[in-house]
Amino acid sequence: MNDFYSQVFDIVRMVPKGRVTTYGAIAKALGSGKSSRLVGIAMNHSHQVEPPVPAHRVVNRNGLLTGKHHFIGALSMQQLLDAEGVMVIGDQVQDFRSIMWDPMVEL
DNA sequence: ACAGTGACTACAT
DNA sequence: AATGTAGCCACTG
Repeated sequence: MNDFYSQVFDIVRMVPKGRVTTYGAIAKALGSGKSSRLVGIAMNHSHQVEPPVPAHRVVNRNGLLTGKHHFIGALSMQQLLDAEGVMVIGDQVQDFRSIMWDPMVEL
């Protein structure tokens, strides 16, 4: 797949460890700021692509782990984030505003 | 080719 | 402040 999905995957793979980004930010970076849903759908396919995509670093604009149920893996999405230094309580990323990584700004 | 769908957001009640 | 509704666009059957 070399289209929208791949673009999303590439950006997500660029997210630095210990930081997170949002669907909207990625969508905007791709040019279609209103395709945030597509980003989510792309992530849904991310488990079957190579190399793997750190989908756990992508949350909604509130820093909420909305996709934790779709996440496939032995460890929970929250556990993975915590292991990278991101504090997560419940489904909410703590200090989300500080660790938010915006591809538009950072690139 | 058409309609349904979704890991989202923004606006309106 | 908290729900509800409505755009949004690429992908799939």
